[in-house]
Amino acid sequence: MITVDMRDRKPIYEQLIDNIRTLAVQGHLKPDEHLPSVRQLAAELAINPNTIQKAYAELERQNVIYALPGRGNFISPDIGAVARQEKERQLRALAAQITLAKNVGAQKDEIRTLLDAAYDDTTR
Amino acid sequence: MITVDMRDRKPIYEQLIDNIRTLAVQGHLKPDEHLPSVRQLAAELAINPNTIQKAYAELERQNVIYALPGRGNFISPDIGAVARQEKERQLRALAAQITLAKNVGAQKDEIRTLLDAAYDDTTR
Amino acid sequence: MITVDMRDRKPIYEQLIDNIRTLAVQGHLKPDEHLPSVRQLAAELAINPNTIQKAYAELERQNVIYALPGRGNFISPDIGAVARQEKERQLRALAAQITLAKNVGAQKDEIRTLLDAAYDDTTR
Amino acid sequence: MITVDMRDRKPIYEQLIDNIRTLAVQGHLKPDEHLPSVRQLAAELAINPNTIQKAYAELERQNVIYALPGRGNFISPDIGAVARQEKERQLRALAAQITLAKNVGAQKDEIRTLLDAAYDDTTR
DNA sequence: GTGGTCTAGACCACG
DNA sequence: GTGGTCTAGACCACT
Repeated sequence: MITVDMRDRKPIYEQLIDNIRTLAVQGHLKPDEHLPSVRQLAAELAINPNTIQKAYAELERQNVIYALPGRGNFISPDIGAVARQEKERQLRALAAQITLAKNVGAQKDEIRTLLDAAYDDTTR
Repeated sequence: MITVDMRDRKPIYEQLIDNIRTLAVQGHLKPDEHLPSVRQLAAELAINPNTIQKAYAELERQNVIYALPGRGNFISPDIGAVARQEKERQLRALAAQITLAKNVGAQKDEIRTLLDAAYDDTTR
Repeated sequence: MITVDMRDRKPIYEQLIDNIRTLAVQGHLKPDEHLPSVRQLAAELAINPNTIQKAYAELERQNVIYALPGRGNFISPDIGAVARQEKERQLRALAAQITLAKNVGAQKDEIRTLLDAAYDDTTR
Repeated sequence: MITVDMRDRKPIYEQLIDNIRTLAVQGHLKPDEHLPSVRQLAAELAINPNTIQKAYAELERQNVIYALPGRGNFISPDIGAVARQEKERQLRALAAQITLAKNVGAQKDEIRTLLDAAYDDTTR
């Protein structure tokens, strides 16, 4: 489900971008699937259509979706490539975060515990 | 050494805050050590004194430093408590980042590899 | 063969216009040859008949085809004149594109290489 | 000089993008040079600031400029890389245009004449 | 004063 | 009805 948090400091259009990109990358939105129209999503989320439009435009630039003027927005058939890029991006961010934690005194064991916890959650 | 990157999108005052807090938490700045004056640091970094002031004010609020009006700014003797908070903060951020990576398909082994790489660097 | 690419950003009616004009200019459609009816072509391409109609109307305006109400659409006997205009049009566009390339540093030799490549392909 | 043509069918923000990119690529705008502010350029060109903003945002995405919030927009120091990409882009467009011209009957000699004319202009 | 975000409302081309 | 562009006007954080 596509949602936004108006209290979040992150701009609404960025929330939308990350939200939809994640849904697409995780396969919850299938290639060539029809997204809600700009106006419809704007109405649902009580947000200005321009903000939706900005998010859709950026998603198109990232090859997550494609737009057919007069017809709508659709999940890109190349979503697999986007998923691979996204995974690399998150792994780089993770490496940076590990360094930050290490620099303030985090022990390797503490991080390993976090890691185990995250992947044990999966087994439910 | 205190530095700022004028090209970075992160606000200068935030760079200063993170920079000084990290130096203090890592022990490169000792409790009660005298920090450069607002004017002096502003001159060194070629930055508006207001920006330095803003950073020092926020650092005082975070108990990283304390100000003695007319005498200057000093590293807090309670820096150890700050260090513990900071470590918790970074670990929470790390847990979140692990979840993000997992959600886009990162395998536990891949993350473990990153972790080993980060802590092998440590054996200096 | 008349085709359209639903994914292309170019409007479908423009694709049709360019497509049919090119076929006619290159001689693949002969003067007075009978074109598919609006309904028939709409059915073949799975496209709204209004879109076909719009393309045919514009082609008639350009003297590429002529319409005999109740009988259908036919390639114009004056297709030769259209071909000459079209050639002039493309040469003007080419001159403009050469200028653009030159302005960003393209060397004359580089362009000559492109030219040779394009016309060597022809000798097949 | 930065200009726009309101009668052109090309969107204003695209005109701005192409205009400024070309000025930068051709070296008329130097690395780290300060561009007109959003509001100032909007006033000069009698255009809404949002439209300028949209153009600047896209130029930043293309690494043509970089923005420092609160300070202004500046030509990227990596403009050389952009220039090389741009040259490749124009050469590809030129190759496509040559094919189009050939397909409507343009002779190699005719194109060679255009080419000579474009590069003889340079010698004045 | 600067860039960045957002709203409200309008117009256009396309299907 | 759809995406795309543009205007007008507002608010925010940063310098």
